[in-house]
Amino acid sequence: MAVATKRSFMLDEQGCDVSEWDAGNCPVRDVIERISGKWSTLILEALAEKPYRFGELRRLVPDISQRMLTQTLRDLQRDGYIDRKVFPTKPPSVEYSMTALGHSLFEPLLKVLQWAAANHHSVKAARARYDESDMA
Amino acid sequence: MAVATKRSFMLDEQGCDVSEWDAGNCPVRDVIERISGKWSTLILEALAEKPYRFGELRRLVPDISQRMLTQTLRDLQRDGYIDRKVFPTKPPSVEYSMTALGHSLFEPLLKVLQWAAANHHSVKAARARYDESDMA
DNA sequence: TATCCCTAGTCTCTTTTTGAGACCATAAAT
DNA sequence: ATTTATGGTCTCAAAAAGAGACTAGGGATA
Repeated sequence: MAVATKRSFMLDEQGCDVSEWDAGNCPVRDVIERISGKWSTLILEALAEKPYRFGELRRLVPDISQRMLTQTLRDLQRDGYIDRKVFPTKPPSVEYSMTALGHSLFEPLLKVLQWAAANHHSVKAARARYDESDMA
Repeated sequence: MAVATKRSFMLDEQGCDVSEWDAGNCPVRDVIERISGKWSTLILEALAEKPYRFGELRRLVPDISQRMLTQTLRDLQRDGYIDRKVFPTKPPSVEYSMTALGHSLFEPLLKVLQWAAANHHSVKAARARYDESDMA
């Protein structure tokens, strides 16, 4: 990485200047706070593959509550990452699919997920070290 | 992206098989849940630039509470992303710095932050569309 | 000298968020 | 007649986060 010369070192001028990191005026925070929930990446990871229906997602992520699944899907839809289509069957079924914006976000996001998969052992090791030291 | 043929389509076999997404056995979730907090990326972004002391970080992220700053720093330290060094001055000062593992994580993470900076307008637009439609 | 501020936190109290589970209508299958 | 499935909403309890007081010891200020 290049040497940092100014505060907002790695983001362009639209980015988040460290000296003005208040919630309101930071675009990065505005975007990140939505996708950094406990469930968001999980849902995005699923829908990046193919569209799913509500119940399918629920079964895919067994330990999410219906309440949080609903809310997470709403939030992701509101920010434009996923689409919600209702089919007027009886009972009506609902299909969630990833938008172009969602796929575009998922590209860099996938890199992080891959990093997580590749470096899980290092993190576990660090955790074990921490817990066995007197820091714990 | 290549066509997905199996469930854990984009992660290697150490990754997170969608059919076994329970919290316990998914390495990706284990790693992601830590760095996906409201404050984690903010702190990582700061420390990626250079080491900072507790009070400096607090001033950098004005709306974090001391309580959450302490906790976030502890979590990041436990997972091996940052180092905590105490200087026995009076009063003692504490410096937080990013480890090699932290920098390695920050590389893909930066891509996401850059995406956020670049696409903030699209997200805002999507939000406005959603809020003005009858979905809200 | 009395007061205040600085350091990096912790402790308590309140508010917000999340989780668990019941409940909804409708229609088909058992 | 009861169960199953659809995609949710509603309520209540539990967990997490936010606000602010408090700590100690030394330096600066009044």
